[in-house]
Amino acid sequence: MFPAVDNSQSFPDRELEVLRLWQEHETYHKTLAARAAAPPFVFYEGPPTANGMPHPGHCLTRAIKDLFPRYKTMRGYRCERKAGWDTHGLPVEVEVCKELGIHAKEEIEAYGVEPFIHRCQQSVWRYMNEWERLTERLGFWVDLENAYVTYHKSYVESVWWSLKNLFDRDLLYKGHKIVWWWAQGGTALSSGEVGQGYREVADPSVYVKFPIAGPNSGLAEDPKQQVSLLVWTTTPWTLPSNQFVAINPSIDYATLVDSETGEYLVAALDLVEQIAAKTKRNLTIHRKYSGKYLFGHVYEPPFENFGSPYKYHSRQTEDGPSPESPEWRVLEADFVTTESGTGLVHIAPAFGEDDYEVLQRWREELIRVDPTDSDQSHLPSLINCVGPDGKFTDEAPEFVRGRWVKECDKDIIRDLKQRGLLFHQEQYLHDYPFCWRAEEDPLIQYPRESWFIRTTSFRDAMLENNSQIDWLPEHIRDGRFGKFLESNVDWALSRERFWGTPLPIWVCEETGKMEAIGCYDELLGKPGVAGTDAFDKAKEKNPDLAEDLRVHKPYIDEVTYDSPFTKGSRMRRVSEVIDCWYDSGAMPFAQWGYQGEESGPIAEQFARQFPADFISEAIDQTRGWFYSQLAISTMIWGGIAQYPHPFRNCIVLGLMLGEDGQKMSKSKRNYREPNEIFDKYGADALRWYFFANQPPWTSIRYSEQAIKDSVPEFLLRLWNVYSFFTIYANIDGFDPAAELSAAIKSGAAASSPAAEVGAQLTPDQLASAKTYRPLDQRSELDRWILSELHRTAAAVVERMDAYDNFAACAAITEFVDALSNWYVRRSRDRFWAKDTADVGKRDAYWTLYECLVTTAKLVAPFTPFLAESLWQNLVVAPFAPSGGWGRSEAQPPESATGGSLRSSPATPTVVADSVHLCDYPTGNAAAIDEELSARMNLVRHISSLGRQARTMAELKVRQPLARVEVILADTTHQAWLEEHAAVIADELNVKAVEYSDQPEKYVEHEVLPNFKLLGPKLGKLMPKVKGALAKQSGSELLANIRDNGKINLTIDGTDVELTGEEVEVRITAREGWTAANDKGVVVVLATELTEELIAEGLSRDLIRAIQDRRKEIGCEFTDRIEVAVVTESPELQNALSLFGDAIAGETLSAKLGDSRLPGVESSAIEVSGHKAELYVRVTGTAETA
RNA sequence: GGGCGCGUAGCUCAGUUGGUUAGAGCGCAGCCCUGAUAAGGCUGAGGUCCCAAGUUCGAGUCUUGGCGCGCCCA
Repeated sequence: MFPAVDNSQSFPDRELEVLRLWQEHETYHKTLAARAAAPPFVFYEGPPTANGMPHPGHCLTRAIKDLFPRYKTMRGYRCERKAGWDTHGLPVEVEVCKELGIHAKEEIEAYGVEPFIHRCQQSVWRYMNEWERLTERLGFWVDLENAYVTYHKSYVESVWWSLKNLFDRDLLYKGHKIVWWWAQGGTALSSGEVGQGYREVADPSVYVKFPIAGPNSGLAEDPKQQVSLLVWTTTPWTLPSNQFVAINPSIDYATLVDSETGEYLVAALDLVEQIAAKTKRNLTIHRKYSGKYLFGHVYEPPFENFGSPYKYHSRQTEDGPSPESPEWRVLEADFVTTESGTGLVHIAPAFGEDDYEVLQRWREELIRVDPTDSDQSHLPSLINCVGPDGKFTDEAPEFVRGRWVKECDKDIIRDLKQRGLLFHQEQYLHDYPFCWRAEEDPLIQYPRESWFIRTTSFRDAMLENNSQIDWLPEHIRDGRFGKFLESNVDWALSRERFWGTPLPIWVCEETGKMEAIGCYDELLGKPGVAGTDAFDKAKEKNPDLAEDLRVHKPYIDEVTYDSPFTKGSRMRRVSEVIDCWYDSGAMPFAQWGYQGEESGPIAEQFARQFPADFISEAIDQTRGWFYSQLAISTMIWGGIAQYPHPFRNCIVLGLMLGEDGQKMSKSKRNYREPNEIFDKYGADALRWYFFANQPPWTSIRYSEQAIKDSVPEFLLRLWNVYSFFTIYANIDGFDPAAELSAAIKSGAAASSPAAEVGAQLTPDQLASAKTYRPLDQRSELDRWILSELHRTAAAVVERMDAYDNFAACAAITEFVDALSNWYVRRSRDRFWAKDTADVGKRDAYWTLYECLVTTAKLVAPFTPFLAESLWQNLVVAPFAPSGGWGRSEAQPPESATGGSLRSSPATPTVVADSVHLCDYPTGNAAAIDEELSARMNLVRHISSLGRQARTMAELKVRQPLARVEVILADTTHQAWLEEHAAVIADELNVKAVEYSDQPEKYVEHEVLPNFKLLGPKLGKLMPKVKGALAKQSGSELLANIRDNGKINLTIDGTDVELTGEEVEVRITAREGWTAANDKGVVVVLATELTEELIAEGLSRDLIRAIQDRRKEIGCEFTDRIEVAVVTESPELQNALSLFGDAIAGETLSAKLGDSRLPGVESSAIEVSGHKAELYVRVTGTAETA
C-alpha cells in the first residue's frame, strides 16, 4: 500500500518535513559516503560575506551551486562541497564604523585598533544565522560545519605562503598607485565612495603654450622658427608637476599660425576651427602631419624657470632640456581624442591614473630601448610637488608653496599669463567628486605608495589559461573576461586599513631591505623574535579572544626580530593589510590551509580537489573572484599544472533585478525576503523558476508571479499524476513491494555497491516482478510513454553534462506534460477497469509506476524536496519492512496519513533511503522508439485539430459524431494511423476515423520549393521557381511526382527538374467543410447527427450529472449507488432506455430507475436543455479485490 | 568616454549552421472536459523581431551605423 495523498498539505509544509527527514537520516552525508570511492567532481564555493541579509539574488547563486553538485553526485561522482565565508575588508569595517558612529581612519585609531578588530571579527557573523538558514531551507547541500573562513589562522597563513612565494620570485613590489584622495582627512576613498560624491562644478580650463625646445624639427618651414605645443588642461594646479604632453598617433595634427601675433602653434587638425572660434583668433594652417611625427619632441615645461629641485635637471643645458632628457617629451596615448581641448594633453602622472600609465609605459619603453642601462636613476621618476595634505611643497614654484592646491589655480593662471604662455582661458562645467563625508572638500587624485603584484608579466599565461576554460555563456571568455585580461595592470594589493590579512613583509629598519614570512611558526623561529606576547597578554585579559586574531593587526604588528641585513637592526612589519579579493582568490588552496607541502594529508587533500570542475557566480565577479582565482593560480602554478586552473567550467549568472527592473534595493522594496517566498510557495517553486524559466546567464527580473506559476505549471502537475496513481493503486491493491522485495534482496547480495544504498527500482529491478511484462508485450501507449521517459532522461543527461539546465528543464516539462495530459488521460479506462488482475491494467500500473519513480530521480537535483516526497511515498514507505506505510507507533496519526514520510530512524530497508542516493537515469536506448514518438505526436496533433473543428462547429466533445476524415500531406505514417484509429475516435468521440481517398474534395494542395535543399542549387532562380509552382495546380503537380517522381519546369529557358524531396506540399481545407488544418494535416468533421447519436450524447450528459452528484454527497471512489432520473423529456427517457447500462456502469450504479427515491433529496438538473430530477443514494461499497 | 552584453506578443522569455506560416508560459477573451477536481484541455485576439543601410535567391539570425537599456571600468 502507498501512503494516502493529503492534498490539503501545502508544498512548503511538505518541504519542511523533507528537511526534517534529511536531518534525521543525515542524508547529505550518506550521499557523500555512498560515493566515497567514486571519482571526484570538484566544486568550489565562492565565499559570500555574511555581513548583510541574503536576498533572492543570493538564492539564485546558491540554487545553481546546488544543482550541478547534486546532479553529478547522482551521476556517480564524489562531490565534496566545502562552504566558505569571506570575512575581511572594507564593508565589514564600514558596518562597525556605523555602529560606532565614526568615519575617518584617525577616528578608528583613536577608538583603538584592538577593540575595533574585535568588533570586526564579531560583526562578520552578524547575519550568519540568516545565511545558514537560507542555505538549508533552499536545499543547498554544502558542508557548513567545515566551512573555510578567511580570517582563520590557517587560512591567513596559507595566503601568506602564497605571498611569500610571489615575493621570493620578485613578483611583489612597492610602487605608486593613483587614488582618489581626501586630503583633509588623509585617506583614500573607494570607488564606491567616490561615486557617491560627484557634483557638477565649474573649473577653470586653460590653453597653455609649451614651446618646443631647440630646433622645431620640421614643424615649421623655418627650422629656427619658435613653435609651441598648444596644451589643454582643466586642472591648472597640476601644471607645476607637468612631466609630459600626450598626443594620439592616429590623429592628424597641424602647425598653425596665429595671424595676429605671428605665433606658431601645434594642435589637432580637427580641432583648429573649434579653437579658433572659441578664442576668436584667426588661425591658418601652416603644415599638416600625422601625430606620429610629434612623438619624442622635447618642450620647455611651463614652470622650468622656477629652478628645478629634480635631479634630472642636471641634464638641462642652457638651451633648455637636453635632447636626451627623458622628461618633457611628447608621448603617445590612446586616450587622447579630438572631442575637446587641443588634441595635446598635459600629463602630470602624479594626479591621474591615465597620466601615471603614460609614465609607466615610457619607463618600460626606455628600458626596452636600452636594457643595458642598469642604472635606473636615468629613468624618469614621478614628479610631484604636492604633499598628502593637498598643499604645495617646497618643490613647487615659490608663489604657491604651502597653499591648498585648488586655491592656487588663479595665481598659476596669472603667472602663465604674465610669462606669455597662456593662450586662452575659460570656465568648464563638469562632474567632479567631493568627499561624501565632508561635502565641501573636493577630492584630488594623488599617488600613494602601494604594494603591487606583477600580474602583467603573466598576462599571456592568464590569457592562455582563460582560453581553456569552458565559460557559460561563451562570450565571457573573449568578451568581458578576455578583454579585461588583455588590459591587465599590476594588481594593487595593499590597503591602508585594519581588518584584513596582514601583508607578511618585514622591513629592516636600517637598510630598508625586506623579506616575506610564510607562516607564524617561521616568525617564531626568527632570531631575537619579540612582541609575540602582545597577543598572549590580550588573551589573558580576555580568554574568549579567538586564537585566529594572533595573526591579525594590531598583534602581528608587534612582532619584530633581528635583521639579517644589518647587525643591531630590527625587522618590523609593514603596516598594510591586503585586498580581500586576494583572500577569496587564494581559496583553492587556502581552504585547506595548504602551504606548499609536497606530501601529507593537506597536500593530498589539495591535490584531490584541484582544479575545480565547476564554479558559478554572478557576472559582477568577473573582476572579482573569477579574476583573483585565475591570477593567483596562474602565478603560482602557471606551467606546473595543466591549464585550465583553478576552474574548468564556470557558469556566469546574470544579475537579478527587482520587480521594477531596477537593481534590488531594500529601500525600494522591489523584492521579497527569501523566507516569505519559501513560506508561500516553497523552495522547489523558487528553484524551478530559476532553472526552467531562462538560461542562467540572462539577467532576470524578479517576478513573484513567475515563482508562483511554477507551482501549477510543474510541481502540482507532477504531484497530481502521483496522486492519481496512488488513489487507484491503493484501490486495486497494486503492490510493487510485495512482488519485488524478495527478488531485490537476493539481487542485492550479488552486487555489493548497490547494496549499500539499497535498491533503486531501476527498470531491470522492476522487471523481476511477476506481473511486470516486457515492453514488447505491452500496449503501444505504454511503450510510447516509456520511450518518452528514456528519451527525456537521455536528453536531460546530455544537456546537464553541458551545464545547460534550461534545456534540461524544458525536456522534463515536456515529459511531465505528456505523462499527465496524454498518458494518464488515455489510460484512464485501464485504471478504472473492474478486473484488477487484467493484464492491461497491470501494465498501466507498472508503466506509470516506472515513470513516476524515474521522474522522481530525474527531477531530484532540480526540485529535491518534491523528488524526495515522491520517492518516500512511492518507494520507501511501501517497501518498509514493517509492512508498508513506514509508520512508527510513536508517531501522531496525522503525519501517518498526511505526511507519510518515514521519520522513524532507519530500519534497514531493501530500497534506497533517499532519492538523492540513487544513480541518475540516463535513458535506455533500447526503450526509445523515435518512430512511435513521431506517430504519437501526429495522433495528438490530429486530436487537437479535431477539437478545434468541433469548437468551430459548436459541437461539444460529449456529443458523439459519426466520423472524421483525416487528410495528410505526408502519408508516411498513414497506414499506422489507420490501425490506431481507435485512439483518435475515442479522443474525439467519433464512431469512425477515415483517411480520405479523395483529398481533392476537402483540401487544396500547394506545392512549394524546399528552400533549404534548392537554395544552394538554384540560387537566383529560386523566386521564379516558387512563382512557377504557385501558378500551377497543386494536385496536378502532385500527380506528376506520384507518376514520374519529379516535376519539370522551364524557367527563363533553363530546364529545372524537381524531385519529390525538393518540394514541400501544404494543404488547406476547402471552404464549406467543418475542418481544421495545420502543418500538413487536415481534419474534416461529419457534422450530421442521428437520433441515436443525440441520445448517446445525452447519456454522457447524464453520466456527468450523476458523477457531479456523487461528489456532492461525498461518495468514496468505490461507493455503489442507486440512481433515479425522473424526467418528462422523451429525449432523456430515450437516452436512459438506450444507454442505461452504460450510464450505470460508468457511475457504479447498482440500480438506475425512473421514479423518485423516497427519503432522498433530489437535485434539479438540466442537460442540453432537458430538465430532470436526479436522485442518488449510496447503497454500499464495492469490494476492491 | 571605453569595454561587454541585451533589445522578439500586454508581461517573462525561447528561437539550432541564414531557408520563406517566428514560438512557449502567464495574462486577457471565448469555450470544453472533469471519479487527478483549490486541477486539466482547446481556441482566439495580440508581432514594424528597436531603427536604418548593406551582404544574399532568401535576414529575427550575418555586416556596418544609429537609438534605447543594463553591467563593468574610467
